[in-house]
Amino acid sequence: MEPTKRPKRVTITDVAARAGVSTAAVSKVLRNAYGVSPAMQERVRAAMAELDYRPHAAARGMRGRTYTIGVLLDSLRNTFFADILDGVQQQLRGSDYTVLIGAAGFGAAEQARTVQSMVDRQMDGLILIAPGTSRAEVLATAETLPTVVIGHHDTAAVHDSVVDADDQGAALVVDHLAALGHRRIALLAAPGLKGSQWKLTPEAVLAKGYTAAMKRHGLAPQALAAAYSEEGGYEAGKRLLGAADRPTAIMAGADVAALGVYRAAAELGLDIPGDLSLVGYNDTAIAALAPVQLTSVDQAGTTMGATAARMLLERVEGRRTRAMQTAMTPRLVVRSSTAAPRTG
Amino acid sequence: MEPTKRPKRVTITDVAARAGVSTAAVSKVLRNAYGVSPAMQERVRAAMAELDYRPHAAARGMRGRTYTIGVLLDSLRNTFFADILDGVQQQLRGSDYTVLIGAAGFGAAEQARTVQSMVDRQMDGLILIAPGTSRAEVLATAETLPTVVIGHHDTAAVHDSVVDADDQGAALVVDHLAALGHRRIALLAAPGLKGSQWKLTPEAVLAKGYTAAMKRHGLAPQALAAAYSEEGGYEAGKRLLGAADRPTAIMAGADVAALGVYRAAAELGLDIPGDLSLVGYNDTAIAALAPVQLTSVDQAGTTMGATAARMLLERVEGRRTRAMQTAMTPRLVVRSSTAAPRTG
DNA sequence: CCGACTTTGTAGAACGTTCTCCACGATGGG
DNA sequence: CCCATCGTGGAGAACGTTCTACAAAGTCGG
Repeated sequence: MEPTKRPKRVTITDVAARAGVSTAAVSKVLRNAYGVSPAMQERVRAAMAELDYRPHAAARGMRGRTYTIGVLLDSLRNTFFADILDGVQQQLRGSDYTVLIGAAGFGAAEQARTVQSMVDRQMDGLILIAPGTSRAEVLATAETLPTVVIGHHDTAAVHDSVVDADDQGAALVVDHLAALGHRRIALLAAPGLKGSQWKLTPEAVLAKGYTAAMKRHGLAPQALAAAYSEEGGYEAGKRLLGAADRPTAIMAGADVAALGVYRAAAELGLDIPGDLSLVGYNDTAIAALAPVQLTSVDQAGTTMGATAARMLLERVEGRRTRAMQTAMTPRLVVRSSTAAPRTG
Repeated sequence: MEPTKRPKRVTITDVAARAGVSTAAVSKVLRNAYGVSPAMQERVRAAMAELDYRPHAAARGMRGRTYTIGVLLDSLRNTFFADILDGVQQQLRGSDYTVLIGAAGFGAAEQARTVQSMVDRQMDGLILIAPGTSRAEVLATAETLPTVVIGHHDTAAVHDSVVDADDQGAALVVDHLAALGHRRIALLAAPGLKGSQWKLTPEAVLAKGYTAAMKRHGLAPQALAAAYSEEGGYEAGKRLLGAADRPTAIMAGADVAALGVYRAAAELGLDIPGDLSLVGYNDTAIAALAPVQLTSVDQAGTTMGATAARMLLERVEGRRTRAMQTAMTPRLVVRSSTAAPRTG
């Protein structure tokens, strides 16, 4: 049935024979474990080079490490994840670890399935970017292997966390818009995950910060749920901007949603930033594009990714056992999608 | 050293004991192989459900399949890949296969390393999206496991291919621009991969189609190399638009590069489409965004991905042994970045 | 020069599957 | 009835590593 006549792999046994040592010795060299003389080291390494030996990851997975890090994300379309990934890769460059990405979509079930399959493949550690699976499932996973959660502010003794101070980010935006003279500032944030038990999702923290900042300015908060996609932003934008008392400024929890609002505004003949100021979040590459020029909040995605990878390695290699949290400080990037409202 | 006290996994042996059969029998049920009575099927399935058994992928990899498909791509930033991935996932939904993505960056060495690590992990099949590794390396990989190459038009007996008819795509663009009255139409395409032995990269085919179409219209072709990134497009755009005899229309081989040209034009005070018509390629989601509205060429990425996945599965499951090529027909999507040149 | 300890290397049992035989009983043609 | 055939199930050897013992040889203090 299987048509491929695979040429036999070079195994640790071949290397051992070539170097005239035992397989155990080769294994030690491979893992640079204790108990090998420099002389033997060299002989074995030479043999490996000559035979072009490559360790068989699946076989390794049966006993020890697979030297694989799994990253879970929902969709490749959110380019913020590319920033995070860059950081992860950068941190892992030069190490023996390979990063494999699972793009699981937005469904909780699909995400759980993907995480499970990473566990089944004996990955050494996981980075979960704003996972949509239930908190209980994540905790169970983290119990079995080192895990870093990016995004959710809920902490746990069993996994590490890397977050952005989203409440500060929201405050930066509200302050900026209020300073420009806006009074009716609306927020578009992702709907909560039903029954997922996460209390402090990025969007929840963002909303909290937004509400607090609005109150501080003596303004009435107006929040609306919107999926973090172009379509989600469009629909929410249509609703907000079609109403009688429409806001003069809208802040979205993701750049891509902000661009959906842009489309809604364009359809209604509203000029940006003349009739409507628009702010995104994440400062993805799209926000900086020449025709876009969207004011946004920089979350330092690359740094987040690098930090997550560093923390994960500490755990994988057993250099740390206590859980740890890291928070990034956001930064406002003002571009030409925000201005003073027309009716000062 | 390793602090985690992992709760022991449920293995095939546990299931066998529970069902009162041999491990061999359980294995057969698992792979729904020949030689099991419906009665035993059911008993075993019940036992698996009761124990919440999950097959250990690493162990499977030692003998048979891992039920894992690897996808190689260079960067998550190119959202065209998200389209392809959607197609792949969609096709594989419901099957037992998991998709894992390797984002290897643009370096040939890094890409080769990533492909190797996929092979080492005993993946069942690979989808390589416009690989930057040498043709020889890809052929060697394809010799060991089923492989589908997306993008490059070079065919081989050893791997399948899915391509877009890029020459037709180029012709569509040139025809469109020529019909609008443009005479000086420049092409920005990725530089060739040095020493990679690929003769028919997407950009090469695109360039060929462009040149042929220009000649057909009696126009002088003008092609310039540009990396498929915002920065690459910007630099090439600066060069082209700063010259005395600047083109009135520019076609880029990727949307993201077109947006770099956009920035260059904006800096030079050129209006789009008034002073310059701009066309991208791939029709990524970015091109359709309200503030962008870039004319582009739709390559049906989702269909490409689905096709690639389907072809790969045929190979993995041994239903086909002969190599196969599939070509998609491109479609022009006209938006507001193209118009007649000012000086008719 | 003796025991204790360290260093270096090896033997061989796991790990959780798959898969190739092989055994057994039932069937059926001659 | 006997012998081939078929359908169902099991024993047990791989697969390529890691890792726990342990052996052998060397070192050192008394």
